[in-house]
Amino acid sequence: MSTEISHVSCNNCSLDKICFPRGLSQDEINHISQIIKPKKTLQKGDYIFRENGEFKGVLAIRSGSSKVVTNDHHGNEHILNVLLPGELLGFDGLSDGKYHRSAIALETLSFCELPAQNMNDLFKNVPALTKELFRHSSEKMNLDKDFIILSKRPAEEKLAFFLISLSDRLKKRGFSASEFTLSLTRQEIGNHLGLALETVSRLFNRFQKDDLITVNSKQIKIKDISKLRAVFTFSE
Amino acid sequence: MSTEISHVSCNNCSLDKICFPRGLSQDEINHISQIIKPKKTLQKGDYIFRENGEFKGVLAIRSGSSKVVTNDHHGNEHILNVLLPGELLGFDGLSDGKYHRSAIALETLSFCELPAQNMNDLFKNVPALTKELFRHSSEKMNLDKDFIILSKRPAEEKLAFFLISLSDRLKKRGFSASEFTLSLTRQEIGNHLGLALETVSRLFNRFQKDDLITVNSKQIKIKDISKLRAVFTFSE
DNA sequence: CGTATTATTGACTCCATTCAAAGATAGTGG
DNA sequence: CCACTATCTTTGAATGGAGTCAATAATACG
Repeated sequence: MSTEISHVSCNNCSLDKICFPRGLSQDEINHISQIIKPKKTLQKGDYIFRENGEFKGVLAIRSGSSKVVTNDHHGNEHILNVLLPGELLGFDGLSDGKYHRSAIALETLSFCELPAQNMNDLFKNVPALTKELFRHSSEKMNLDKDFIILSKRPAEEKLAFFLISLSDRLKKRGFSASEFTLSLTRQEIGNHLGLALETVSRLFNRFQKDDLITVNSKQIKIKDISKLRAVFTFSE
Repeated sequence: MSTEISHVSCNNCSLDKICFPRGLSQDEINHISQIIKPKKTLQKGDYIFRENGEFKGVLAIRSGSSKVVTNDHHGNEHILNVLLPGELLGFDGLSDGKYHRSAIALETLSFCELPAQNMNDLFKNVPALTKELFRHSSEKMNLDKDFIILSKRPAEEKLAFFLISLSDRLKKRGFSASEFTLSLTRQEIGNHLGLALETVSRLFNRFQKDDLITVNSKQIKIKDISKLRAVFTFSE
């Protein structure tokens, strides 16, 4: 009893349908709950893990959000992803025992850890988890695929996609789909999408004029989500 | 004895260091050799699998090369990848039981298959394979990462990277690193890199004038690989 | 051998970047 | 709590890299 309290229990976590426990039986959830490390809390700007740092395990955001970044050989930072509660990160470390990206808290953040040293045991004893981890990993590849396609599209589609993606994912987590606060600067959004920060600013303006959204610095309100969605769905 | 002959044996396959058997013990290789399906041979243009088609398993190119493509919602084809012998494909199907890309032979091609229906058994009985599959999967993510970074770089870097990547991978497989035949048209190279076919043509020309390569239609000869590598390594 | 596909080359256009300067916001210390 | 400073955002003007259009040339294919 008392030992259980010191652990995060996936059982009473609201993210159980999307996070580690997804697709597992009750027994299996109990099993991994014993292994998943208690959440840690970080402040804005803190690193969850660092590129080239030792692979400690696969992680899950519990609250807050994170940016996943990498440095190219010119020293430029590239924001590869923004992660919301329930989303997993660190799969890239399974290749050779070190992380290939850094993950940085965008605001106060807590997370859970499936430690690397228990991984082999879990593969053996919780086969459903293996399957689910492959599923998560495969889903990530499919998101990257969409992002690669997006990289060839014009600026307005990139930004529309970014907003819609955030909206959809926030909704799935019980947040408002139409009103949210960006935790990235224009600079960071531009970096992520392969745009200049000025282009991001101009597009926010245009979207606002076209009555798609309302922008108040980092506060975004989506006024017409189907029209916004149409920006990247129906443009030539 | 006679049953073994009908199987592909990974034991006498020259790709054993990079393909499915990588990182496995002799026993484990024998085990998976019994399960991996005999290679099939396809002709140029044939599909290895189709987007949205049922996930049959993870595959490995045995000989020849393949392009991996996907269609966006405008019906445009995007070439995501070119695969060489020993490279695995189909991981994207682990997410929900169907492939999310198509794979098409670029010339006469043969391949091996790790069937989906044996996957769960293998996860249980050949734990090292699970680990290796995660490793492959993670490596693919890291390649996608590089490609996403590349997508923000200028045209000359994209093309230089494409040639260097091919050269490196061909070398690893025992082919010439400096002379090879492109199995893609200018159109297809452009599609893959997010460039117009005319841009690809012009750049081949420029690289040739700069004495980096020699181009004869699809025949490429790299004259100065370090200078070519410098195009994407040292450009601002 | 003739036809279709693929590649080259030039001229023009345009989307997004860069440069620049001013304005807004947030964070910090007195 | 306000002043000061750093960071972030907006907006305009000019530039440029790569795309599009178009016409010709080369190659592959039936």
